[in-house]
Amino acid sequence: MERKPTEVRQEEIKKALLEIVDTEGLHNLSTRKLAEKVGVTEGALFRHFKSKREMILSIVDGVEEVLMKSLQTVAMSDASSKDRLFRFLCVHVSYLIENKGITMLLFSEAAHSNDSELKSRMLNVLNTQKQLAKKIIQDGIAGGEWDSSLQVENVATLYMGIPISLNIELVLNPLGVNTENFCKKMICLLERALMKSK
Amino acid sequence: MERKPTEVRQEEIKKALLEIVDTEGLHNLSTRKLAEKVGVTEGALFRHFKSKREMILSIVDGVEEVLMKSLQTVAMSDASSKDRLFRFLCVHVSYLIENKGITMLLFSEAAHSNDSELKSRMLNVLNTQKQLAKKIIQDGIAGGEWDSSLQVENVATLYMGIPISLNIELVLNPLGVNTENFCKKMICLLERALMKSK
DNA sequence: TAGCTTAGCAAGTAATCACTTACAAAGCAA
DNA sequence: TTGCTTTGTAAGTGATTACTTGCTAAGCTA
Repeated sequence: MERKPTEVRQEEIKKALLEIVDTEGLHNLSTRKLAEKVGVTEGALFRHFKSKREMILSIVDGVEEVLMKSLQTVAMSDASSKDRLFRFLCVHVSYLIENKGITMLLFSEAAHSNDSELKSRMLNVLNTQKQLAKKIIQDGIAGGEWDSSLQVENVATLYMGIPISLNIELVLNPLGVNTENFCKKMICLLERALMKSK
Repeated sequence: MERKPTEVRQEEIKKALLEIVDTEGLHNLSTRKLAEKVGVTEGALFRHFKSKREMILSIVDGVEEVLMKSLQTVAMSDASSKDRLFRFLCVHVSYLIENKGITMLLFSEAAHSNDSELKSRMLNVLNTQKQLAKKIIQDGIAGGEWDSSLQVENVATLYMGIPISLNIELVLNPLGVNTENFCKKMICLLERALMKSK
């Protein structure tokens, strides 16, 4: 019976929760499994969070504070659009790899949560990602780096599929997807689509 | 108390199941809700399928028979690669729109099902989609339509994100995504990435 | 060391899950 | 009309869910 301060346990619980969502899916996330993974009883979980919902909301807090702030910083930096887009994707992808359950949690809660607060926060995260990508693309077109006949919206839509392509890739080919290579390959293709014709 | 032949009820059940998965998510799919949606009691469901699992397997049968056969036909046709890729995406996307729960069902069961038969069939569907896309791309490169420096695998990976981009799009912007426009826009971008440089 | 707060456990709770049982009646074939 | 199969219902089943309760003891502060 090991005692730890609540801040430490909260982090352990959030980490274990994401691991379960990643390896077994949201529909297999139960407080029983979670307690087992953390190494405490179910009762102990509720000493640190008042409900399962609060655990998930606390994870969303982290996404907003860490991922979204980083993406914002990259999108607003003064590097070239090409560089910004590459770094944007790298930050995005490496966060999703470090926090593997996030993609499924984000996507399935954004689409299907009964909880309207949770749902709208998830939607906001997805929407903000897309808006930031649009900003970079718009800048690149306005600055003459990319083709002016492109529709920003469509490029951003294509971009939004990439992090999930990675997820499909990890499912189809679990042995290994090299993060950096993945980003380089995808950016290389995106860049081809973006560059000026002729 | 309306009586219908089992074949009719089976179709009603599968349709209702996909509607629930689409609107409320897999984690909100219960036999109670399903029975309510079909308009019968829970017991009646089990007259037509021996388990919830069998209902889902029966849906997978349909995906294999309808979607995968259509995709195969398009991929193997003798049109130009450009045309085949466009028609491939259109068939793919319109099937997912007609059967809206399929994407989430496919994706989340492929990634996280406890049921190894179900899981491997879902993975096979995703993998076959990717292989067929690769065939079209490979043909286009070999036939001189597209740039020979492209890596087929990477283009197929990017392609696989498109149907899910559509799903994100439907979540972010539920009011309407025009199927045909969506396909045209995405193919237009893909085509830019694929065409020969200079 | 005394006392208080905190973090843990064991054993519950009601609600919900997929699924079953016993029985009724619809509808067709003889 | 008789009798059998099929499709339905109502009311269960045990298992599992998120969460609570009552109690214990660890560990800091005075």
